Amino acid sequence: MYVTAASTAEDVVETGPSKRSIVRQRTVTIKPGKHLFLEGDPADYIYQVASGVLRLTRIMEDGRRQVIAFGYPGDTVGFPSDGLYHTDCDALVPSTLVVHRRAHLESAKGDPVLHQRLLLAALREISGMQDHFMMLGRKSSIEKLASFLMVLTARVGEPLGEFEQVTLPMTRADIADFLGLTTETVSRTFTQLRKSQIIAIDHVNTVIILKPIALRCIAEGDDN
Amino acid sequence: MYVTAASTAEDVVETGPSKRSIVRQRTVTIKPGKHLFLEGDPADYIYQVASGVLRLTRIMEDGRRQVIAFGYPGDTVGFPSDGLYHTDCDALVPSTLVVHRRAHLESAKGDPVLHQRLLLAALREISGMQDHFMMLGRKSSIEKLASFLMVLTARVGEPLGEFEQVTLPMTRADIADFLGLTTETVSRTFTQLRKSQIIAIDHVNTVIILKPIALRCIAEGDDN
DNA sequence: CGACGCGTTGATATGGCTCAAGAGTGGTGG
DNA sequence: CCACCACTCTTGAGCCATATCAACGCGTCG
Repeated sequence: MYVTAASTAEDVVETGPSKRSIVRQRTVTIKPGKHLFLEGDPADYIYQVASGVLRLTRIMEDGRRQVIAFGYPGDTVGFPSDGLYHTDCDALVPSTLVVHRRAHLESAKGDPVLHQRLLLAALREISGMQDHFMMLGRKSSIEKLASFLMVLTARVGEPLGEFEQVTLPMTRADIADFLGLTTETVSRTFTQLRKSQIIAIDHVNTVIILKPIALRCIAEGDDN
Repeated sequence: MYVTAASTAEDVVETGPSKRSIVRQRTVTIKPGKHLFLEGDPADYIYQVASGVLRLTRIMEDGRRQVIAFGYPGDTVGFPSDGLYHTDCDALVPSTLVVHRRAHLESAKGDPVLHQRLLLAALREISGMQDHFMMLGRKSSIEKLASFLMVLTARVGEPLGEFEQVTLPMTRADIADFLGLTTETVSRTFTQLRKSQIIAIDHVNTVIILKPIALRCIAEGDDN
């Protein structure tokens, strides 16, 4: 068993080296609600999301929570600092992850191509986090939610007739904690976008983008 | 001339390879108010702050501004993504910087020790930004300011008798844009901390920490 | 069938914003 | 050296966006 979080290690399933390529890739699967790692765990592994969605969170002693990021396929999670993880990480839906040893990031001794990829992922991470700062610090609730939907649609949107549709695997509370709002405000803001005919909502967790241009305008704060 | 921002290149002074060590280090100096680089500039160089203080900002079309970070000695700025800078960077006080080619970060071909240092700086950056998320998203104004003063004091505080003192090279507006507040709220919050005898303020930009424990409690949200 | 978790909506409260005025503070030129 | 100006900081009054508190509907699961 190679996974770090002792309390949850039994829930993470080693699926062994892939047989499909010459380079052996170790992967794990993780079920919803189970933790991949916790803040403070020694960070011996870095994970690349192959399928599913992860949730990276930080929690204050009094229970206030900040969702740092959602990890979608292609994303890399678990960048260490001082050899420790600095967030909790769990799965929103069943997920599969490619596992890399931390050593592969921190020295180029191993596979230089892999090293390079992990490094670029870290730099992309920094850039993405800078966007998020602007969102948390300076945007209104509707701008925040519009930005969130724009990013998610660009990333994992699917065409649906003439529109685009995006499935939200996270709860309203997750979105709230990601955007620095409350669940009530997120819910009201969804309603507001729905009543403006900018989005439609199907079964609570499926959003159809009816007016992508209007949504982008709101996200970027054009006029009000 | 090796600096990226065309419009400001003439203000950045090449001070040549250091003569003090066998490893030649190129350094530049930059004066207050002058830009080291702007968002969107091609990012050919990464800078390590040797002295002074830098300010990294992002600006929305309508003028809303977010200060992403302040760059103190030891910090590294200018991590590229897609080969471009994603923030503006200027100096708050006269600063000197050690210049590294981006290639030294993105391949290990050059100096592996340097490469390793830059990589660790990037990972530390990610960790620090995660702290900042919690601050922006979930903390009250007084918690934000207390956290800010704690971090700054730990980083660049100087003993003053039995207390610690920290000099703020940035304006109230900079602090506000860093914390996601307005200058008025920052000012009022300083006053509140001063009236509680937790800090004292000397000449506007010098803060003396009278009760570090009380300040830490506020920063971490103990009780109210 | 009941209980629970999640989402929505309403009513009210409030923290921080906006607008406005004044008080430092530092720089410049006469 | 002083007067002036520009800029930053502080403080006050009122307002508004979002939080809080509360009720209820709906779907899921035991």
